[in-house]
Amino acid sequence: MKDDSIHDIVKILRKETKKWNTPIVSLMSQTERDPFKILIATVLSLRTKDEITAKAANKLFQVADNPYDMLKLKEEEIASLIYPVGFYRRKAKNIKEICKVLIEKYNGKVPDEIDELLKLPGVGRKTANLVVTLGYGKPGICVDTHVHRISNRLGYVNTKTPEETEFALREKLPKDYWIEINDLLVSLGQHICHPTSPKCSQCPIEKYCDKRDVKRSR
DNA sequence: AAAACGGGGGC
DNA sequence: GCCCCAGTTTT
Repeated sequence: MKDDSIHDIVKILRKETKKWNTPIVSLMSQTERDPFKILIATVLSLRTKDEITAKAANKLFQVADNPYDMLKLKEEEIASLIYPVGFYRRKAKNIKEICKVLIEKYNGKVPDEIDELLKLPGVGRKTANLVVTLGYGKPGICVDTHVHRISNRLGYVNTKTPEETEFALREKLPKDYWIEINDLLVSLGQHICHPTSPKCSQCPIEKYCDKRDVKRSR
């Protein structure tokens, strides 16, 4: 694709994604911007589907919606509350540890710096960027496998890892689109542009796409 | 029955 | 860089 096609692509996807189910990230951004909830919900969401994540997060937040209350829960209690999400055992452990660190090191608050967030267990670049952008409204680009795969498939970037994609997009992508690009491409990725056998004939931006295969999608 | 799945960490 | 993780939905 040509670099300046990005404006058309965003415009088209803004319209198209409204027809589809809203991913958890935009759900959270619409309803509330509590950085703690966004952090925990994002940890829960890793490699699990939206609806399952949303249910689990709501159940957990009903019992505890701040690090102090959440730390009082036993690991097994958290695990059973969040159950159907993938890796629930490990996530329950990480969540307790995150709460502990937030209280001890950050006075019960969620840090607003990527580098600080990355020190928390179970938090990588995707999660850190999501907290910073949605929770604090700071500039950042949240790159998951969808953003990585589709950016490469379009021919907008040429990168091997999600981290490289993040930095490449920081160079090229107009800043106005930084925060929403994740939501747009994730929606497209879930409904049309699957990792294998994408539905190109139904794709609203097919004419812009180079259809290059990503080097590594995970 | 296999593969795929909205990352991150350990090696 | 490679491999594992955990359980549900697709193919």
